[in-house]
Amino acid sequence: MPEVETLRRGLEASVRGARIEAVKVLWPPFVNASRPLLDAVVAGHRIGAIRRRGKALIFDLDHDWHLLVHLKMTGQVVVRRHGQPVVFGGHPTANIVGPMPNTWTRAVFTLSAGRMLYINDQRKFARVRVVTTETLAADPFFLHMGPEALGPGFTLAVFRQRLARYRSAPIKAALLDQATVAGIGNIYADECLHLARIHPRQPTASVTAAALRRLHRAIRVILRDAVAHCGTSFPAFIRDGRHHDTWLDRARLFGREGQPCRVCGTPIERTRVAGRGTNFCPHCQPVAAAPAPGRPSAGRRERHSSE
DNA sequence: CACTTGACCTGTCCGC
DNA sequence: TGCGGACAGGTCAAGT
Repeated sequence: MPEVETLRRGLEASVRGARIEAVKVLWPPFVNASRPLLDAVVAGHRIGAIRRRGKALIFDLDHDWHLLVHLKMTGQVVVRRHGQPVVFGGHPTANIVGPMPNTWTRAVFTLSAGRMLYINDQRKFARVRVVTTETLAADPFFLHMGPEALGPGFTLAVFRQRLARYRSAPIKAALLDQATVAGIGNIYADECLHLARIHPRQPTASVTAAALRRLHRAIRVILRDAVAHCGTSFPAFIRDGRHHDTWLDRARLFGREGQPCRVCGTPIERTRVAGRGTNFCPHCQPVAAAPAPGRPSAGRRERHSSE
């Protein structure tokens, strides 16, 4: 989410108000609309606000249509003015400084004032959806989405209530579920759990009230900080032709397997939780203590390991 | 229902 | 140098 928010801000500054003169889709499955519909929706229309919901971007147009853009893992948006980079956002392995369109360009928008907007994506996971104001609100992608992690709706009470449907699933899985709270991805789930001193594999229902309070706070702190530092974009975003700050050096866990925990010095370990690569500090994030004797267990069944 | 796994894709890296 | 396998920041469908 912080990467998407960074990109959103750059786009607000560089393409808001631009008129779309033409659009070319280089890989049809990228867009959910036929060519005539897409042309009718965008050609000659101006880009209004660029908003974000969870990890998706919403380009408002000057009529009741919107472009919903989800970049998933490797998506990238590049804006150039007369060939000069204006905004880069996205994945490092794709060449973002070479000629465009390139092998990974899925769509090209020709904008007014000599601006070009390219959406590139190596893995073909990214998608654009053409929606009306009505269908946007009802879009399945947003339908069950939880509150914005940094929005006013994400209170401790709401967090608790959203987590209530989970019992034995690892807390990390619950965090990654956008229905719990919108905007937490794999990197930030790990970071939040570290700050809150919770083991990623701890069964959700067994997280104590105090730990949950720490986690709620950690989510706000980590994401706010990551947004302030333009996210964990790997080689760094470029905006207005200059490299951005990046949150990468501030990460406690990401990319730091085997390196000392910034809090206690214990080497960071890597494992797999909820099917995702997971970094954690075995000292700061101990496996949850066994329930006090006599108290009924919350049904945790954890396979033992050396972690 | 809660939870896990596989699929979607391409590129990179690591071990043999 | 080549090759197979694991893995990569997300989400959804289908499975147990």
